[in-house]
Amino acid sequence: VKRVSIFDVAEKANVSIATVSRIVNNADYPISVKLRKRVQKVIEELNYVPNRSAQQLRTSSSRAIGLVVRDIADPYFSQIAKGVTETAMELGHMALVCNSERNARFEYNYLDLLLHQGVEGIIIAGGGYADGNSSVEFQNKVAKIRKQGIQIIVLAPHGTDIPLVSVDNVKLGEDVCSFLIERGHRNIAYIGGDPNVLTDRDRLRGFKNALVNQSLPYNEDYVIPGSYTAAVGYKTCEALFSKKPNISAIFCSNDNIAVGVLRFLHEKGILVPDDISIISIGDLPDSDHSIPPLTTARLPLFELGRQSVHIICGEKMMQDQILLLPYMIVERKSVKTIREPVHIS
Amino acid sequence: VKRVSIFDVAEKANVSIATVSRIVNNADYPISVKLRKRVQKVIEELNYVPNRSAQQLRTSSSRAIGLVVRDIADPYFSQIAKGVTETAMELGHMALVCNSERNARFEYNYLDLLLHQGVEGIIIAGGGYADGNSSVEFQNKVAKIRKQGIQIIVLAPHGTDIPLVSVDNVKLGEDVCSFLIERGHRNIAYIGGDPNVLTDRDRLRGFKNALVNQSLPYNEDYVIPGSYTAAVGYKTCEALFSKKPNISAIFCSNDNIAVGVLRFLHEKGILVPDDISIISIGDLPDSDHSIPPLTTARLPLFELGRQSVHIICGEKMMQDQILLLPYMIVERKSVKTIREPVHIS
DNA sequence: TTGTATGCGTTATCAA
DNA sequence: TTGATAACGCATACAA
Repeated sequence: VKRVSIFDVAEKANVSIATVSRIVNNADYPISVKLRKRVQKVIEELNYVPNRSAQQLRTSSSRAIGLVVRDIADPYFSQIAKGVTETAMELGHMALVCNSERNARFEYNYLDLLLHQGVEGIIIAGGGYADGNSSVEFQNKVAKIRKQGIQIIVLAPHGTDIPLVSVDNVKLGEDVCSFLIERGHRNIAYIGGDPNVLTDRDRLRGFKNALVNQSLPYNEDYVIPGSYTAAVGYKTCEALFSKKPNISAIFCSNDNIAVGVLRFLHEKGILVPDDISIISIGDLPDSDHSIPPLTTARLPLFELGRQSVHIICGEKMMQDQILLLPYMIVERKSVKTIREPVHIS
Repeated sequence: VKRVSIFDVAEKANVSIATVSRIVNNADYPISVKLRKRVQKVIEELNYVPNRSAQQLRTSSSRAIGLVVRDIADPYFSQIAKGVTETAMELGHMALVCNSERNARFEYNYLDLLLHQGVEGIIIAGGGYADGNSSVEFQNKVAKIRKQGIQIIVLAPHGTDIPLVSVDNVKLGEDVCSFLIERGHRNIAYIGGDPNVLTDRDRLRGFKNALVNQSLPYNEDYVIPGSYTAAVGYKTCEALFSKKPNISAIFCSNDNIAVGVLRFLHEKGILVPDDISIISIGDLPDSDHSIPPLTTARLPLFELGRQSVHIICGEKMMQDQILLLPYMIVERKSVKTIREPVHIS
């Protein structure tokens, strides 16, 4: 099955390939109407489709951008992927999506792969790890890629000067915690994600800040790390309750965790929000359908992806290598307002 | 920023480009060890990465495959995407993912785009529509693409002879309904997805089959179409209950719908499974964390994506243009076994 | 308004 | 073992 090339079209239409090229590319070149018609007809008949590789080679523009996510099946990342893929298409680009399976090693490999594909930019959705070892390797790789003139944007902090499009996670943690405090909660537990991921550290820092700002007790016993899944959220909540905590609310570091927490509490017959209030971060697509509907901070996930693509495609400039997008707390039914603050026994 | 080419390497290493090419491609070509070492060192130093476009042009193999999904943020599709992207990488290919936003028009456009990208195959995740109009246009486009020698695989029926990797939806509908019947349920409602999508028609047909096979009543009043989202599932359930139905169970055509149904019932104080049993199809990642955990048929979503990629990459043959994968019903807590069958009033 | 010819970076064929 | 060179399909500078 030999593919039809621009020569075939030119021959059959009795014109030069230059003319054909001008016509398919809609170049603002003066071409007589009837010639254009004739050539277009031949293109139709022959089912001619320009060869992308040749075009790319000639123009050295791949019109492709890479996206590296940790787990495309996690709504957090799939929401980002949606923003990236849709916007890329809109701007005439293709998105190559890579799933690292939360494996740092794979993430590096994908970076090389993407580089080899000649993408014009790479968006890395996952946040950086705190352990210095992997982060050095990561930074070297990134530096090397950027030196080749291809852009890299991260969607969560990596502790370096890589261009960042994200949300202020420290402030976010603070705001979410303050939301609880304002509603009368004084004894609040924190169920976190991977404590080794910078994003989670920031959120926890914010949580702590809000507490000390209000001179409220920060009880380390009630701060439990875990990971960003419902299954672990369930387990972590179990661990928390094994301590018989004196709390009126739990701050979950993301919605997945909250889902697990909600299930645990339900099974134990603990009512939300009557007995315990739950708040989290994310506002994933199904979070308004949980039982009860979750009060959570809506992350601009789609927009994060969208803006990054705009930047890579040169439609938007970035100042100071950093762009922080706004978020908002969506109040639903999982947080109760307490009139009389509960005191530690 | 000029990219370094094979010439730069050849020059600096004092060899011909042919030699460099052989070395980077690991061709089983006899090359003296020290020469290979020297060249590899230069490659390192120069950060040389072969130009994909040139390689593709020369070898006319894009090593790219396209994936068209309706909504990458829907766990159904993101699960498939996971199977596709991971497997593609494994087999040395890139996955180009396109999000059609459930718009048939966009779906066609993406097909063209993918064709233009020179992909080696296209996987279309969404099922076909029953309305003849769009389906004719779709079939023409597909035929045209296949004529160019590029493979297309659909992951849900389209009512035509396009290679299909899927699940037997009629049998699935039957099995799920039978599961309920075996547990004593006699009056069962069906809350469907888009009735215009072939997949949903098949499931409904299976539902009906199971009922008539057991000489049970098929009550059209209790069969309500909707769409594959939690929000619509909620609404549809509301519509169902406005009829004060005499039922002991609801068959939801997918997990998203079930999530909405669960929330509606919870709000109305109707207990699951004590008052009403719920079963559905999908077993999406969070379905074991719903309240109560959902009894549902596990679709081999990841595997659907995985197998399709294997076929496209020529690692696996397909017989009769159709490959049906197994599923299984995962029993959790949303279905109650009724000892004494309920009778219609 | 149209055509000719060059080069993009590779791989692969042939020659040395 | 290694090197020279043609061809892949296209866009474009230049010529007509």
